Amino acid sequence: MRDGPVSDGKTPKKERMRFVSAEQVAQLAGVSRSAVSRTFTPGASVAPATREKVLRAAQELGYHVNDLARGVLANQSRLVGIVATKPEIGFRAHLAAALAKFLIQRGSIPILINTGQTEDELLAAQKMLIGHRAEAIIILSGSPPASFFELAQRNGQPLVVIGRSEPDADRVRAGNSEASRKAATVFFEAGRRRLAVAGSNTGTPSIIERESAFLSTAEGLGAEVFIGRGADSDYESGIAAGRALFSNSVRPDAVYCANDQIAFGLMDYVRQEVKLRIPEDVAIIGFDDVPEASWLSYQLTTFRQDPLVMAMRAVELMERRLGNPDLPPGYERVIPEFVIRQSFRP
Amino acid sequence: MRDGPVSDGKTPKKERMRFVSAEQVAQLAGVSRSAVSRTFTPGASVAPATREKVLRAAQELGYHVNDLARGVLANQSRLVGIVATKPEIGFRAHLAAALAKFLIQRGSIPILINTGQTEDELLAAQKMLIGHRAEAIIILSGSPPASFFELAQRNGQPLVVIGRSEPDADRVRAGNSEASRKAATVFFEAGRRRLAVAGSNTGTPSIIERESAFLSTAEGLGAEVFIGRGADSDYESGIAAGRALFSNSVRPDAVYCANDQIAFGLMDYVRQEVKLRIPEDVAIIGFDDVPEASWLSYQLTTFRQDPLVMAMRAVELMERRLGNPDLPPGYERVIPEFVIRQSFRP
DNA sequence: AATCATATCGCACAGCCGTGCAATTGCCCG
DNA sequence: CGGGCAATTGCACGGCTGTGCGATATGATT
Repeated sequence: MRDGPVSDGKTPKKERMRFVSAEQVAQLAGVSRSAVSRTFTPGASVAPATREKVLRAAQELGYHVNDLARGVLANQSRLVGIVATKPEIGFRAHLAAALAKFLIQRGSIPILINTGQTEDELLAAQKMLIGHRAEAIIILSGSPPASFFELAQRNGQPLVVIGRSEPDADRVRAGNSEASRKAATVFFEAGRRRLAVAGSNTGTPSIIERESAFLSTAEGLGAEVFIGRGADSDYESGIAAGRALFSNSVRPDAVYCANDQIAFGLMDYVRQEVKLRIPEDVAIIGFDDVPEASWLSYQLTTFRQDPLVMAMRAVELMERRLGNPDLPPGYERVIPEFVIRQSFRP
Repeated sequence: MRDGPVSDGKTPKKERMRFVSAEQVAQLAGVSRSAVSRTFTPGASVAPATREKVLRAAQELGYHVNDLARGVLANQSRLVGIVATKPEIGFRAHLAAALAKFLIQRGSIPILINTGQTEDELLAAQKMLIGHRAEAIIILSGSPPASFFELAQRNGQPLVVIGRSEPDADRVRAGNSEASRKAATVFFEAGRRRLAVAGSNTGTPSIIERESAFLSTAEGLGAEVFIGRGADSDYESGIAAGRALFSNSVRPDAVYCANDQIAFGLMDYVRQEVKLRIPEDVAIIGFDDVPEASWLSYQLTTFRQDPLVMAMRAVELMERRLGNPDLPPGYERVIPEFVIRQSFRP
């Protein structure tokens, strides 16, 4: 339909058949195709001489086993889906990268599903993952509908959820509540009495948990509490939260931010627009410890979530379930480390 | 070998056979497997009634076509590799995310190869991509050896390179030289005479190109030139470059940073350690325009590379080549937009 | 030297799918 | 009511691979 005349009839749709097959290697090596297959199957029985011939021929032709066909046979593909919205931002970016690295190390193929929050997009992504017989799915964010879990379950695809409390799936979570309680406590013990939390209106479960644990602890301690929220949980939301928290005459003297991105926005707003000093006038604590937190402009006291550790745990959970699909859901809790920098020193 | 006794002999390794096959759907619908296949093949001839029966059965069983087997048949897999080192950082993170999004939109499966710089890792990654019959490979960074290109060529895998001048492959590049010349020119025209570039000792081709174009232009204008380099091209390297550039008595009054990350490090160092004002004492221009560049703490004047545009171009080049493998290498040049903020106003 | 055990090899099948081809059905019109 | 045509359908093949099983070749042993 493009421009060329009708194809020559010899190779109607072999156009793209550039990959070498085991048959061709067998022919060149003068052995049967089985011998080729066995050469590339660990533990199979091949004579050293045959193996040598095959390897030589394979080398010459540039052969590599077709993992697709292998997957069809074994009904398994070594593909693992990483599902995330905005995988380029903040902690999620580090998590996704760490997952990709670990998955590759164990011989899996990480496929990055960058999807919006809409249900349709998520289900379309799932269709792809089922169609390609993905071995497992790791979800970094978003709130998949129940049908998502159901469909994965039905197709025997292990599901690992990071940062969300889905009771029917394997999950990895940070100790959000402990950390948030600690944040409120150290603020209070340092003499701060007007405690604020900067969160999000469309928060993930993690964000919500951090907000509420901080708030209840702060109230329990008898502090005055403030809430500022932005539309999302990024830098702009931090600015919005700052605007909400510091536009009244009575202002908080300590702000716990539900993640570092929010903290950066809030710090910038507070310093540049409200002209307050950090930590003298306002103390700040964040969450995640992304690299920017240690930048000289921020020097943010925060709770470290190590993306390497969380990714490792997620992959371990996945492997565990692949080994035994009938296990009860696993739960890995990673306790964040309190990292003290300039924005608040207890 | 693990722990269980010998398997029961009935289902030796069907353990994971949870996915539904077309055969089962055919059986339930009371038609032949061909009818099922045709139902899911656009443009095939199926009676509406049959189609309906098949769809109903498929829905009930939760069937989805096995794209692996389909790929084996067509010798094509819809998998596309995205190869990057440190895909979590800076502009690359945005590029990778944009690529993933566009690839999914066109029905491809983006696989994220997070690899180190070593040749072994790269070649191992390539093995995976060949083994899974990846349809194409997009390279974001790193300097693959010649054998990488050769092997991809040999297997008919289109290769798109972003930000590097590999003459034998399709490539997308920013107008590094134009932008860098412009940076030197606007500095000079604003009266700055001691012009510095902050780059990297292990720079990518883009970084190197920006450095040298700026330097030659600055020299040509008759300015005094300085060079500061860090080990990498990230925030810490910016600090290192700052240390190198501002430890002597004669200091630059304008610094062009090879990317935004370097600029952030340098700005922080200059302001916090050397106690200079930006832009009064030192003007700064960066490159990339990542979101952090517009943060209040930086307000960085920079050259915008739009990751969406570059990703789109890369995918277009890929599609073009898939349509016609024998085309000469394509070259898409994306001209960066000069974004003026506080760190320097011409 | 004959026999036995063992390691290898090739055949054929299974695991998915798309599709050409021939056979069947159904329909329309004369 | 019969014939011709088009639409549909099922069969069988092809595209890759791993692997059980019987058939060899090979070496060792008596």
